[in-house]
Amino acid sequence: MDFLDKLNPQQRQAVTAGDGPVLVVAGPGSGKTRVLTQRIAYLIAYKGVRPYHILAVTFTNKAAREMLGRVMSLLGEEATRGMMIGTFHANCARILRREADTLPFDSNFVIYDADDQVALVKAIIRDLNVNDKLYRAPSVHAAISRAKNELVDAESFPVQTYRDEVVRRIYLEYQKRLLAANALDFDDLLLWTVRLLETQPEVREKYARRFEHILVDEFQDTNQAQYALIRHLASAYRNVFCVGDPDQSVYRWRGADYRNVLRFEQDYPDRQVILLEQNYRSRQAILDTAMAVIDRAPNRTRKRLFTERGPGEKVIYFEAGDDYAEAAFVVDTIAQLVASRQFEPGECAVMYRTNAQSRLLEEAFLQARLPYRLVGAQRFYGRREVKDVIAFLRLVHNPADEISLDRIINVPPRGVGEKTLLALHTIARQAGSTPGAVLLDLARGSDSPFWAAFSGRAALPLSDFGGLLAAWRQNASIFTVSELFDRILNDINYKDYIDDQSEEGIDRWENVQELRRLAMEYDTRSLDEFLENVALVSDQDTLSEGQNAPTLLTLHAAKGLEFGAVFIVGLDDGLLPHSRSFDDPEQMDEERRLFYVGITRAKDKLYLVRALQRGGRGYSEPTEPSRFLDDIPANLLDGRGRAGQRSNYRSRAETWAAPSRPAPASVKQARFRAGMRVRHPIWGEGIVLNSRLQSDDETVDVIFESVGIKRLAASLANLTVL
DNA sequence: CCGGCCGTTATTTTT
DNA sequence: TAACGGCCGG
Repeated sequence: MDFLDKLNPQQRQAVTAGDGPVLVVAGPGSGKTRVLTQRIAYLIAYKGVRPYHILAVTFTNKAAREMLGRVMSLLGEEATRGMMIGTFHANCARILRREADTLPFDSNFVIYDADDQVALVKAIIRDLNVNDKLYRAPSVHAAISRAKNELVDAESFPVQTYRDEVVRRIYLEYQKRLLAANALDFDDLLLWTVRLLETQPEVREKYARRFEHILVDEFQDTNQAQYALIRHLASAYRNVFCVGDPDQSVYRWRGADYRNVLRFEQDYPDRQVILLEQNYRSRQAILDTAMAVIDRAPNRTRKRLFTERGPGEKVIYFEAGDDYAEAAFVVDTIAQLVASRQFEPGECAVMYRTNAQSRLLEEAFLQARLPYRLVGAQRFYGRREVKDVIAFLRLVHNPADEISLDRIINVPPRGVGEKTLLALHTIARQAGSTPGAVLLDLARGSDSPFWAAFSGRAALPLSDFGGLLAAWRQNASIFTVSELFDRILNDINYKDYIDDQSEEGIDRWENVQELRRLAMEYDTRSLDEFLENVALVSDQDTLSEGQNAPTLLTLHAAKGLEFGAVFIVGLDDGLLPHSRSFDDPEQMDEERRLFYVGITRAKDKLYLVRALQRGGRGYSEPTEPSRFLDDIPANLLDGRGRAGQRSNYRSRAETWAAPSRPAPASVKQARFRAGMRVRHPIWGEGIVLNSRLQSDDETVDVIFESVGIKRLAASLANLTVL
């Protein structure tokens, strides 16, 4: 095996470390993934460890896939069979399904996603007659989730205020209803597994003995439940190999506790610590900028980031007139970088603090007729039509799932309104049953004892729907996932319901088709697997490989990735750092680390971009530059020092005078549109990339075969349309 | 029970 | 701005 030769001494030390606990502190770009994958390969190939005895935990499915792929390419597919590799949540779900007979739920439990969880809390707030103005579902849910992440169950939820008391009551009911619906939320996956390992020594023994080696990625982002899990699983062999970087800890709000690093050092006093400092990703100018930002963070050990990739170009700072201009700058600049062959489109990325910021960027790309890839942002799984169809499938799989039932019992409208639904719930509760079971029984029509319990004709639509559900359930065992999918959509006429021939409707139907394509991939597997993946593999993993286009993503989603050219946009105070973090120093530190993560994603070129004016809610307001920019010495930045400098994109006067939205067509008609072929007297033929009206003239970007992209004023350029 | 209209309100990051 | 809840007329 020769793969060890390519490692530097520290990496090699980590990969070949002997038994016992190991903590690898890996700076950005230091080859962390490489160390993890090669460590696995090393264990299998050199140490003769059977893959079955290895557990590797990551934070995203994408990371897991990638890691598995890399190990396979080192050793071949066969040699990795049996290894458990995946996210904490996926691994826990696997264990819980296997051990379900000793637990208070069935092995076919469903997993509630974030929306489902909040919907359940909302239903409980309503049912318990709690004031929903004072107790907002998302905030109550956050409190419950926080408790779960700290392994605090409802019974032991600490009560110091009246509010705590109310939250505790909701928490208790929440858990009760999850169990009644045979459902677990994300936090439960961890919590139940920890509890299982704690209370059942023989189960703990079984897994602890199985996992001779445990490897953990992104260790700085583990929460208490995850840490407890690792400790239990490692209790037999103590071979825990954790890789992380405290400077990149950005999930505190989700319960991540960087103190797990300290706990680790206490719990495993004999641990080895290995530092990976050499950066193989970025140019020195980028690393210097990163260090300038992160060194201002308190309570950290300074690390020196160094590279042998040379100094590189200075980081470019750009202030756009407003957020539209910001987006246009990004798109134009990427077009230039591509046209001048400095980067492939796929090597470019745009990063922002909040998902909402992606919108203007998307519009700018669309206007320029340039493709892009968008990560997350509710793009797909959050769509109503997608959630609807999934809810149908989930209900077929598990009729006890009340949230799914509530969601689709009247989709499309079949005469089951709030009152009938309420009656169904009440009747089910009185009978000690679930609404789903009652519904199925009602399929028998007036033979059902429940039939008479409903007033008037209310039982009729319920009975019909119960009949459908019963039929689907019978089919479920013999149909493939996509067959079931088609059958359901056909039975309820779903296409007619969502596709009203409008642009929106067609779009919605396309999303359903896309979901069907995904479902088809599970035709050789089971509905269980499809639903589990839908719950756990959501948006962040939808980054399609292969398509050579710039990537748009949040700074959080960017962690672990790298790009040739990176644009960090929205560097305004209040956005980054986000205003919600202003009053909490620890959160402010996290914002800073987030910025640091973004900077260190860049290999060769980094743009820091902000807008002097930004449309928050309807109206555009002046902004202040991010305070983090103050920490970057001026000599590291190219282009305008901060205050008062204007972009050359729009003059200051226009910024104030012109409306910040794209000029309405009525003011003056644009002559050129993206995609048009045009001829210039000197440069010859070209294609219009985009065009906009600006200060009484039309500005046109054209890509010429001869000279690449040029920006032209239409009044001067003498372009002819071909 | 349904659909449309209006006022209100909330705005981070995600397995 | 847009998403949602509440209210009213069919």
